[in-house]
Amino acid sequence: MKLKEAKAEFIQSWGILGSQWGINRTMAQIHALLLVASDPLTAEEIMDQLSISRGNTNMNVRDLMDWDLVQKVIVPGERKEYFKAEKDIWKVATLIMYQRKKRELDPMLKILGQLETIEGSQTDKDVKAFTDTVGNIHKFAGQAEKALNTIIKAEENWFWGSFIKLFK
Amino acid sequence: MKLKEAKAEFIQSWGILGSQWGINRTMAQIHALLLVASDPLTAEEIMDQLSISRGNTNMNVRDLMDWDLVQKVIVPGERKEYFKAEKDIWKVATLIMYQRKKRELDPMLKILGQLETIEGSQTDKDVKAFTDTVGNIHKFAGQAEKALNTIIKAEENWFWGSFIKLFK
DNA sequence: ATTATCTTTCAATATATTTTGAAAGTTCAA
DNA sequence: TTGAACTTTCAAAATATATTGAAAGATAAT
Repeated sequence: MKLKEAKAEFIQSWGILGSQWGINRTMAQIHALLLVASDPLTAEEIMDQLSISRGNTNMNVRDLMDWDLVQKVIVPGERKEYFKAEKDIWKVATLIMYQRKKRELDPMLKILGQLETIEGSQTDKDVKAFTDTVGNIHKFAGQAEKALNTIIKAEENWFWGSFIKLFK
Repeated sequence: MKLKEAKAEFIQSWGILGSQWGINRTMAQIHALLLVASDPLTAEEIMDQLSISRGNTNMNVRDLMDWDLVQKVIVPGERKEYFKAEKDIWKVATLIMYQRKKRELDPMLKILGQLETIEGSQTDKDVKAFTDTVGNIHKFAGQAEKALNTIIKAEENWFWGSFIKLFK
């Protein structure tokens, strides 16, 4: 397989994976393109390589920057902006976990907490079924939250830090 | 807050969460409804409670059964089918991990393996950038795969088994 | 074998999401 | 300032996804 085909296939696969995870396909493809690029790319180059419009490129690059997965690179003496992706894959995973935790898990935890305080007697089997399930999910989500916090700041922690180096 | 409102809010939130994870909103809502139901429900009841059509109900319940998150319940002497959700939340998490691993991570791993064998010299910086990134992702995904396998069959394993009981 | 009850299918429709591209906005060199 | 080079916005169009509901398919009691 040639580099060009391999890149195309990687971009394609990364795009599909993204869409299965609630991330727009183009955003994932731009991310893939930048991940395997040897140098930062311009908006123009991204447009050409993926055959997408200027507007689409701009929006999705902005989203990637919101997630801290992509940064602007300013080349002195050049007018246009370049973009490069964070390539440390552990860092990438950590950034994604952090963003999703913040946007999804944390709000869910808040709601679950509120739902546990419903009116009604625990001897009512409908009330009991509800509070049992919600209570269990809340507990589980709370533990997931703690685990994620630990992983996200693992690098700062001596124990996990050295543990994780084994995997990198 | 009354039970009815609380249920509605839970169903709503679970639906949103699902859609952020590439799961169709209705499927997640049916799951939520069954999770907090004290008894198994019929297709009729699901339709009514969520105001969705018969066909939609049938399709999404089937998908939930494909994931093993929901089972048919046959009540002796009754013509119609009832449905109930798996309520052990650890089991639910495990089932979801298993299904997503099978459908997403495993195929991705296979592709990453193929992409590492591209033609061209490692002294070409474009080739190097590609193989470096793909190689790192492959390694990372391989470890994720192993970790998930361990978690998924944790109950069967004495060490993790007792470790996990602490959290349940 | 007939019929009433319940389940499944799927083409048509509705809804939601993504993409485009031209226009407006910005920035910087001259 | 002006205007060329570049970036951003956003309404309209295109595409993708989900939903409906009527018809066909099962199933079981009579």
